[in-house]
Amino acid sequence: MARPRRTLLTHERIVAAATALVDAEGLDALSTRRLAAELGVAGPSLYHYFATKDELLDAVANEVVGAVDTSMFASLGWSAALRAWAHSYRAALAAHPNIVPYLAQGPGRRPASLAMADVVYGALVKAGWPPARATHVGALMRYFVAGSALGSFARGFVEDPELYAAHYPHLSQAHRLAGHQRSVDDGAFELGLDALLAGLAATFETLRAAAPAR
Amino acid sequence: MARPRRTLLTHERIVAAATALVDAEGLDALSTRRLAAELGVAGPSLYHYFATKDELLDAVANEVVGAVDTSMFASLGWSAALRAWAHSYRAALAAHPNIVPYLAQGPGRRPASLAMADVVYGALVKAGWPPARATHVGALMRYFVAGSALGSFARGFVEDPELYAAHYPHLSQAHRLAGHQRSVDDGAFELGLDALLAGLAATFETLRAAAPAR
DNA sequence: GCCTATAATCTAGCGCTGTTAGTTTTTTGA
DNA sequence: TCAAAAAACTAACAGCGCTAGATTATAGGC
Repeated sequence: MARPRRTLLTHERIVAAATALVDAEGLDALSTRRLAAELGVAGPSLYHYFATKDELLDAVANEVVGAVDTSMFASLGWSAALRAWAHSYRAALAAHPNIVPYLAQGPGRRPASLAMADVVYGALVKAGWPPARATHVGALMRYFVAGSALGSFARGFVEDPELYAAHYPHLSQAHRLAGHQRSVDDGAFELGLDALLAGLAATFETLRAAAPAR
Repeated sequence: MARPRRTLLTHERIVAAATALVDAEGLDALSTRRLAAELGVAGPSLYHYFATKDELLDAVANEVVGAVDTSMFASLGWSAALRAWAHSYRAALAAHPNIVPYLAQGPGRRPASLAMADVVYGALVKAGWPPARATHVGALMRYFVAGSALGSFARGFVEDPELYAAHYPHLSQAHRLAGHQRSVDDGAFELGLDALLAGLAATFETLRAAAPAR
């Protein structure tokens, strides 16, 4: 049982199995031995394909980010494109919530993150945003989307009303949040996105008025 | 060397040492044995004060969130209060960036998070926001602040221009970001906060016009 | 058609981790 | 004064990421 007649592993198979395991049981469940077992293989065999566990996690994160659609920047105005992109971005993260904490710690050197940043930045500059401001807009959108995908706001609340009544005078209805987690998170995201884009549109107009056209 | 004449540990001392260790060397450096050594004690002694490592981390996170100032909600209008609170909130997280990934995964049952949510929600409702919307506003602010504190946007970029020129046409100047990490992150936060608050003010007016006063 | 080099897996094992069990000694309270 | 509780200890377990070295199948050159 040393070298098999047909190769047992590929990068793709490992990344797919790792993604499935993290999705199903969380980041902590992903150990090299456990993942290897899932693939019908001994633990250290994975090191033939990835130098470290982090490198493997980066590959998983890269695939997740790679699923974000950025094609709208070619056809829509910057504001509409930003809105559609934010939705796609959030959906991609929400599809794999358990790797978000890992992924969100920095765009890192992940090619998919860099490619995304490139498209967004390029489109904003082309639309007339000053380069420095375009960088800020890209960053702030990432803050908002990553923050919203990171942890449900509503999830923290527990169904026991007694717990809140005593110490938190205004949170008397908070136990209801536990049952509406999804709609609270969605509503907050939509409200925030609307506000953000409306505010950016106003900023953009001010900028254009101050230093018109090119 | 069994029970000492004077108690060696307290909750406070442990939390303080854990915070210092995480701040100085990162989340991964915090192991029970390492922390215990720092306190001049054997590893398992910590379990007299905290049932699990997560409980200890929650205590650290709770202290960090407890440092956020919410007093402005008593004196300022909702918009100005939200702005000042966001700054305090971000500063509190930025002071301990290494626990942010842990902290951000949900408000959890941490008393400090619940107290903060209580004040914000109460102030917004009192200012005239409909309760459901007030919840959304609190959530979206958390998304933005946590997202901005989670990982520097600029940190991911590397100082080697060659790396970008080839594959990312618009990122040719991206290597400059590495040198201006702080100002990029600050600029993005301020721009986003301005946009968010301007947008929310417009939403608020619309809401008041539709269902005026009370 | 063999022989060598390389590729893909294995087993064994290191030092670390969070945590439990059970022991020891000191202090506290009746 | 004696028992109970408190606060530390040591020893140990299973699992972790990862390395080293052995093993065996395939591929390429003559």
